[in-house]
Amino acid sequence: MLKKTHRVSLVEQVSSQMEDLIESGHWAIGNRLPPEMELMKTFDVSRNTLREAIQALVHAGLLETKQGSGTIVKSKSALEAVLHRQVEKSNILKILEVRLALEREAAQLAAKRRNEKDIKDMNHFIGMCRLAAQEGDLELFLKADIQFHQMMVKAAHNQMLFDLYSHITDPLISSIRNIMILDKNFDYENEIHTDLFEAIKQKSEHHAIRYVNNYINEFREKITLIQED
Amino acid sequence: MLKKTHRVSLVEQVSSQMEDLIESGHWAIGNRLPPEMELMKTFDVSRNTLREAIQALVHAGLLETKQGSGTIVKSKSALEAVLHRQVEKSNILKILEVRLALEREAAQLAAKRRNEKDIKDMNHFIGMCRLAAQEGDLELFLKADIQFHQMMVKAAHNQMLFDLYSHITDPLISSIRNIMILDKNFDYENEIHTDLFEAIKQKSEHHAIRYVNNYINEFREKITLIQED
DNA sequence: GGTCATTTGTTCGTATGTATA
DNA sequence: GTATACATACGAACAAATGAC
Repeated sequence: MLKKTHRVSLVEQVSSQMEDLIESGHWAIGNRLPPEMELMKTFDVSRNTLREAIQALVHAGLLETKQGSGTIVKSKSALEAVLHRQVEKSNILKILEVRLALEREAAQLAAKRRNEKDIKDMNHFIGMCRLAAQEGDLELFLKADIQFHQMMVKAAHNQMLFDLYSHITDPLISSIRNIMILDKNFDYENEIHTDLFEAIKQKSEHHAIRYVNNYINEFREKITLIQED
Repeated sequence: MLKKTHRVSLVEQVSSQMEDLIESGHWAIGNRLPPEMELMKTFDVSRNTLREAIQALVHAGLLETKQGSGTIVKSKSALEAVLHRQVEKSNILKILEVRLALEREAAQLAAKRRNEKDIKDMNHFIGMCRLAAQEGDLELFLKADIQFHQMMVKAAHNQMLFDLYSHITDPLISSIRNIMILDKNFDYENEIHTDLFEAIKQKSEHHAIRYVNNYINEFREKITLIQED
């Protein structure tokens, strides 16, 4: 008899429905939402209620409204939006430290849990790295390198680790690019993580950790050198 | 001529002001906000505008409204709220993995950056651990142990690392307690991280990492043993 | 148990600013 | 420049839940 669901406010009902539409990709990032008049009919609520729901998602970072233009989808999840803001107001080097922390753990877990599909995916991006290295295409190399790391974290089979890593990495990409470009001694061959890949493939946690530790320390030195400029 | 920054909506202005009041502790967690009529006068906006601002913070997880009763502060920051939700819908063991990832990085950074106050704080909780061990007080021991780890992460001097660690640890405490209680071979002396503390005190990154790796592996074994029950 | 003031929930109406065609 | 569509903001009214007396 007592319906607890009835005690959820209309605004909450509408905003969580909209959140689902965004998270499911039905309203994709960059797309414009239908006008308010239409949404009022869709959700069967008044203008103010609808607006409160929209504003809630705007504040959460999922939507962005522009007066006279419309409402567009800006971000896919609350976690992504929150971390994006957090990254923006923090020191880039400190964020990189967090990213490396997650990466190190991921390498160990990946060596333990990777399946055949993980190996295939990682191998694909290693190949792209090699191709980019041969052609000296830095942009392509960075793109493939980042996706390789992404796949490695995915191979750790820990959703939260993957979410945190992804949402921290995205807003860092331009910074990583700058670090790489400013590196005078940039050596493509040395940057291809073939050994790390092999260690994970052979399920050798020990070698994976050792390799990722070396890689991280090199990266740290690179950062501090650039910071001193 | 026209300042583009001036085009921040009233709702945004009000909600960010309220967010500041919450984050600064002026509106503490659990406290009730002044009624809408009062807040309307405080911020000098209409009811609809105020309510949109409140709903935004409700959706972000900072506030909770109850019809007929009032609005209370539920969480201190958006990051805390979103991580809390994330932790709730995830596997506890997977969350522990993320926590350990952050802890490992923190140990290394703490050995590099700790100052005298950090040492003092950590020493205080190490002392509490010893006291609790002597008296066989498991509750006190866990409390002190968690605070010791918290201080170690703080000594890493990376705000985002600390925030992530804290907000992940809080909802995990009861789980950690259960793990410890279920451990038949629980040995107080062995659980006091004196060696880790000494390594950080001596600024020996190498020893700090080695110790924390051992500690983490032991903790992992403990978890898998219990999981098999 | 009931009444009543308080507080939030929901809706409607109106006016004005702003971007796009 | 005008018309249109949309966003912003305010005010007023009633409904529903809560808590105190």
